[in-house]
Amino acid sequence: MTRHGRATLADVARLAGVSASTASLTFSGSGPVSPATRERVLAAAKELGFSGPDPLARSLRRGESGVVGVITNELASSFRDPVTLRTLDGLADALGAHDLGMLLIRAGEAGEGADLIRRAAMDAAVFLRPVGPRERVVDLLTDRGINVVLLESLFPGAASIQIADRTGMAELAGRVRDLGHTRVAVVSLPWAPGEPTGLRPDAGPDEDAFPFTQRRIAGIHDAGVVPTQVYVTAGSLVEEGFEAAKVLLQQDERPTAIMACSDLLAAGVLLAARELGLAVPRDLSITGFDGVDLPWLAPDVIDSVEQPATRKGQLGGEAAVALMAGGEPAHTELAVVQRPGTTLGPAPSDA
Amino acid sequence: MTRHGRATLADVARLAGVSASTASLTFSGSGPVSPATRERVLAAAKELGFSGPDPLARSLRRGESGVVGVITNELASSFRDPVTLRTLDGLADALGAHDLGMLLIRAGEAGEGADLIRRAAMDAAVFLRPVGPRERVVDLLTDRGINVVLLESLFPGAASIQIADRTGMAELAGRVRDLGHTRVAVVSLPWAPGEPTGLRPDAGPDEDAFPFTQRRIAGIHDAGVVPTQVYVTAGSLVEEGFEAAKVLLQQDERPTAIMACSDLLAAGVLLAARELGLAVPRDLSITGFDGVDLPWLAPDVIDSVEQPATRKGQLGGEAAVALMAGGEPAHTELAVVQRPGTTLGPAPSDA
DNA sequence: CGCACGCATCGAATCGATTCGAGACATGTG
DNA sequence: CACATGTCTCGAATCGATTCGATGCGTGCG
Repeated sequence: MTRHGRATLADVARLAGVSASTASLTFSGSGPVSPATRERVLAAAKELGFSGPDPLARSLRRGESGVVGVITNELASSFRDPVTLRTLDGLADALGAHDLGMLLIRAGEAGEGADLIRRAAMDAAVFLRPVGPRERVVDLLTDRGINVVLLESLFPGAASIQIADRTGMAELAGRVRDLGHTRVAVVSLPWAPGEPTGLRPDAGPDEDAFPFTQRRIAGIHDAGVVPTQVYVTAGSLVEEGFEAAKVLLQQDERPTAIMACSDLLAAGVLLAARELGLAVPRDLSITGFDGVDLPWLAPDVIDSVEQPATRKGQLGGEAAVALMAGGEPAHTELAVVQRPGTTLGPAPSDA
Repeated sequence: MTRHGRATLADVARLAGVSASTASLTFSGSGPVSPATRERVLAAAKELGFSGPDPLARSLRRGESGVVGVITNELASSFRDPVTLRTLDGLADALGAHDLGMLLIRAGEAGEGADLIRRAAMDAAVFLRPVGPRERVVDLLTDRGINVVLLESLFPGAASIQIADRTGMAELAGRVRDLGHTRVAVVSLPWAPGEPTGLRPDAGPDEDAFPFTQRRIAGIHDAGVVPTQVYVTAGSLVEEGFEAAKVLLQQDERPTAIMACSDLLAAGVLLAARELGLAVPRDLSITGFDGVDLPWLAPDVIDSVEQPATRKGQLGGEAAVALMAGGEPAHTELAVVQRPGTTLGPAPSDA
């Protein structure tokens, strides 16, 4: 179907009685063509049903595909997070402004789905998912001469966009501290590729951990808050927060505050608290991170830190474009803003 | 960067002392190459840092790009729907099995974002969003010789995967009817591109409407249930269902049952009912569609119809592959299953 | 021993455009 | 009128691979 019978630029040129070069100029607009000739070429194109130059041939000649790879995890889980979604939209905006397409690539931390990474045509790649410090996947791309942009991760040789989550978390933890909380538990994002979930005895600095997981916990320490417990989840999902809270809240000395590293996790914590009959924030304070709108939690609003997710995606796209234009990989950090809610209050006096 | 200095297959061949054809055979594996030669070529490739044949050149020669376009709306709104997400994952599975990449294309009903549709390299396109009967976008693709698969829509010349939503809805409406409900309102999916939202006086058959919107409402009629009112929303979102319910429930003769055309809409209706102090299902019965898991609605579970969303995506991918192999566009319909919940009960006796 | 056959390799054509430098022609200037 | 300038068009090389048919060579069979 696709192959047979489709007209080529050469066919059009022949019918219009001009050279292939002139026909090409007519379509690309990158050279002078007299109005009369242009008309003739366009008429010939219409007659042959020629719908523009073949993108593959054009790309080959130009040496660029006009496509940026967007690397994610399993889509259903990855995109369930509103933050990722907003980031993706921002990314699409920025890339769309340059007429660049997005090639969606699912590639896990263990190396699944690397086929496209190895073989697909792209001018740059943007990682929408965290990249572990030990992952080979970034090298796979740079070996191919493909520029890489990381969101919320770091890797030598790759550009990256981060948010100021450490200071944002520190400020938030400062509020928690100032309200008198002393038993503060943390519900963490995934620790590192392949690491188990659940309570983590030693949640100190760890070279192999995802940088943003590290940073958010480091922020808490920065405020002088030492978590009594850290529960590591498998991802930023409501269910995960729910499970974590069930564990953290059903013990003898339960925390007076739970700081979750994302709003979805915090939402899960809140649901668990409700189910256990705990009043929030009287019996338990809860904080999140991201600044996601969760109307269905009404009347509660999570005390959180707002991150510019859309902007992050946009900057990621612009960084990719800059690299393609020959720029050097750069690091960018975006500021965050505290978002007051209804789930953070003074520590219970009897605690 | 990308251009300069990268080794080509010809360079590798030269260094290995073989012809370009042999080098090509070594990488593609589609011809006999002696082990010794293979070794030599691979060694040369390693030495030059050659990471496999250029995908663009390969594609041009082969006449296929290995990419399938996936057309959606605005991503953040499109992917907020869990059904779409599961469909996307199924699609990714099927395409991944054939080593095909997914080019994500945002293209609205009004024709925005058509650049990529017109210019991007792809072997087929799958519409993840509904396609209105009057949209030109499908023609844009078929004119380019690109095969099109529609999910939940119909268009001449395009393959399509549908679910048996009409009969599924009819069965569900049958249950509502048998429980004695006589005042049944409907919260509908978007009507047609550009159509206003809100109460729709005449919600009868309409050529310009989205087919699946039509089908679900037709299903209700099939069961002998005549909706007292139809509220058209802007999309399958919780907020939209909430708004719709606020309107439907704050009138003198309020419905005893609201049939929403998606679970997210139904969730919004349920939240609105709770806020208005209505007991569900004692005062109001609610039904949905899709079979989405909404744990945060606990303890309620929407009475709904389960659709095989993942399977739908898989079949969409397989249909695309079949078309690329020269197959004829076909229509497929998938069965659905009733999912009992807690939100459907007998009509109030005083009604 | 001669012939046919199979395996490994190579040459050359091809996929469909873009682009650079050169040529043809018309116009404007001294 | 000669010459410089500018506008439009063309030819040919190129992007980087794939693939078909041909060739050379060693082996098994009659």
